[in-house]
Parts: sequence; structure tokens; C-alpha cells
Amino acid sequence: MSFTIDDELWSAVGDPIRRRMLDLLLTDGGGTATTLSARLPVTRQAVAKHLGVLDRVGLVHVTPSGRERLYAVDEAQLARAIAQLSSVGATWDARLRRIKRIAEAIQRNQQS
Amino acid sequence: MSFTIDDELWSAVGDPIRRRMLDLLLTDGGGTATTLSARLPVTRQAVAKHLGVLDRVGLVHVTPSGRERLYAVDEAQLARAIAQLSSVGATWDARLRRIKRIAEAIQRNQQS
DNA sequence: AGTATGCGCAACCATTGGTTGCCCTAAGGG
DNA sequence: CCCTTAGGGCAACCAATGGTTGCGCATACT
Repeated sequence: MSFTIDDELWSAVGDPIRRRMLDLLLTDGGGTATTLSARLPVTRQAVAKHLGVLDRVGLVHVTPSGRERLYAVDEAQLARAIAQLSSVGATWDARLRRIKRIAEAIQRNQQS
Repeated sequence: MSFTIDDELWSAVGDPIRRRMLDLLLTDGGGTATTLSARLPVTRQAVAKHLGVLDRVGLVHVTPSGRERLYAVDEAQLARAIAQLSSVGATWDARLRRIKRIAEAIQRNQQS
């Protein structure tokens, strides 16, 4: 059945700010809390908390360098997250399809 | 760019309990707060609140019948949600692919 | 009539996402 | 070498959300 795949991972990408952060990290190839917050509508501290969340589920990893902490996307883990998204989507899609087929079958029966 | 597609809709399916509720409503073809809560690890009131959320974004619709309130999935809206999931997934997937291509190109250059 | 049941409302609690303020420490410029 | 600047962590605080319990109301069942 597997509806509860990995709620931690899903809820990590569930937040719109975190999705935008992942987008930025992907396009820029990395960033710090400060650079990210400059391009987001929230403060550095908020971004830092989000980075903590993403780090805990392994979606990003950090490399301290001097007084900076550079974050980058963990591609393997993001790939896993993508897989889960499409898995849930596929499940629902299949069910919707089945429902539609049944509905059409009923219509056909009623017309005959 | 459209990373902020429809955060309302996304965050509605972002909650694990709500996803399981949608699953149940799809497989059973509908249900009430009480019947759902019987098959979920939360109370009827919690389920009722979630149903309120799903209702507000249009993912379910309700038909009052006597003292019961029967909820069912709005298939069109769920289809929209699925489309958004796969859209975000596809975006990230494309970027990961591009990064991988670049990485391989660099490797090839360094070997030559 | 009276009981049982489905539901809504309100109060309350914990967690989370957000803010501001403060302090520490590493870089950089006179 | 000292002092300023800038990145980042920590703590307090606030609002929203997901969860609970308790209660009251109205509809159905016997």
C-alpha cells in the first residue's frame, strides 16, 4: 500500500519557502543563509531554520568554510523526494482513471 | 518560472493525514468525518478540521444528508493537484539532469 | 418518549514558521 | 595591531496550525 512513504522527506519539500530555497540552491549551485535570504521574502534566521530542516532530512549538506556555511543540494536525496512525489501522483492518477472507467461503464450500461 | 504555482493546493496535499484521507475517500468513494476518523489515528474533530481545509481548496465537496455530512473527492481539482506535483518534480528532475550532464562534461575535459 | 449517534463549537496545548535583539567570531582595512 | 564589518548562532517572543477534550444540539432509531 505504502501511503506513508517518508513523511519527513515529503513535509520537508511541502513548504513553499523550502521549495524556493531548493530551486535557488539548484540554479546557483549552492548558497549560504544570508545569500538565500537576500532573494527570499523572509529573514536570515527563518532561512537558517529551514536549512536546518532540509539538512536533517538530508536534502542539503553544509560545508563550513571560514566564517561562512555553504549549503548545497544533495542530489541523490532530492531524487528520492522526486520519486516519492511522482509515486503519490501516479497512485492517485491511477485511481482517478479507474473511477472514470467505472463511471463510463455505468453510463454505457444505462444507455443500453 | 512559476515555482509558486498554487501554494494553497500544494499545502493541502502536503499534510500526511490529508493524503491518507484523500486515499480513503478515493478507495471508498466517499465518507464522513466519523467513518474517516475510525480508520485514522486522529480524532473526529481533527478529521473535521482537515476536511474543512480540503473543502476550502476545493479538493473535496460535501453533501449533507440528514444528520450526516458525506464528503467526496473533487476529481478535477485532484487532477490539478497531481499536475502541480509532477510539474515541480519534472522541473527539479530536469535541473538534476542538467547538473549531471555538466559534471560528466567536466570529467571528460579533465581526462583529456 | 427516550436513547443513541453524528456533528459543530469552544477552550486549551504543542509544534512550527516567522520575527527582533543580542552576542560571538572570523575577515579585512586603516 | 586594532577596529570595524559581516556571517551566523542563540534566545525570547508571537501567530498560525494540528491535535486534544468537553459540551451542546439535532437527527435518527426503538
